Amino acid sequence: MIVNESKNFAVPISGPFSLTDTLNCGQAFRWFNDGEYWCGVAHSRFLALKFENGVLKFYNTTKLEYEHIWREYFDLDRDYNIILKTIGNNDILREAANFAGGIRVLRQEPWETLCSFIISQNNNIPRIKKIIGSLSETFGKDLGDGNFSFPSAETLARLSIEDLSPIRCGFRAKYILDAATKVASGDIDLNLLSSIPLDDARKELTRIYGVGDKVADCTLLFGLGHIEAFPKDVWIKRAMEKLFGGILPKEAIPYAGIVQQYIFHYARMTKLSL
DNA sequence: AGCCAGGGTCTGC
DNA sequence: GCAGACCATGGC
Repeated sequence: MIVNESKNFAVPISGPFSLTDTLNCGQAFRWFNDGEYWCGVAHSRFLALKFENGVLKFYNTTKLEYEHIWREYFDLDRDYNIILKTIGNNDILREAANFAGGIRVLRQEPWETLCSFIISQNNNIPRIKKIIGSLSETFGKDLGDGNFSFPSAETLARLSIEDLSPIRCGFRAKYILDAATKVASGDIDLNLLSSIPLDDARKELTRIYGVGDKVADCTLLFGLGHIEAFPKDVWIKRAMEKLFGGILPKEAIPYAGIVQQYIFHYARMTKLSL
């Protein structure tokens, strides 16, 4: 991977922060570590990152792009210290946060998030990454540096099931096409969903064939800024039952989505002997 | 070989 | 409303 060392912008981070956990905790699927940098494509741009000595360094970008794109993408304006302090009143949440408190819940592009979590269903993370990479290389825009953007809804809406067969996404192909059609036509306006109540936004997303509550909530949490969304996958269901008897502690409710991510990562890393 | 993976739909009670 | 079959694919 070609990283332009001279073109960079650095930002100090206060409080717990882990680039590895943030990019590797199953909320985003296009990031990888090349041994020196964290690399990935978002917003049709190749970005490389490093975190050392409390400073987050962005390569292949500018201060202007940082201000307009990456600052929001990495959720750097939110005070996570307050969240960690609040949930720390609960012993179990504090333990989960000791494990996963370096995670930032990303704010990814809505269409990419929706499409990615459609692909995630009944699937495992390595294969989700593989399919999304293949989808991007096959139908995304060539950025000229060996990287590809995530294909737009408009691009995918023009395809057929057979066109999608090379990416090996199985039964999910028809779901992708229905989502692409509804988004590209304007039938569903993703950006609008960030500003309406969670329940209304979820109802709108589940109009898409193949999108249920879990995929909708992942889209709302990781792509549309609804940090009160609480996606329930198999890991979370088991962990919630074991840790809290199925009921989220009240301290966590305002930031349910962020806490969900802590619990997810904690459960997976410790395997929780479920 | 069989089970599972950041699920959802459809059918039958 | 809820249980169960079924859906493609690949790693273990």
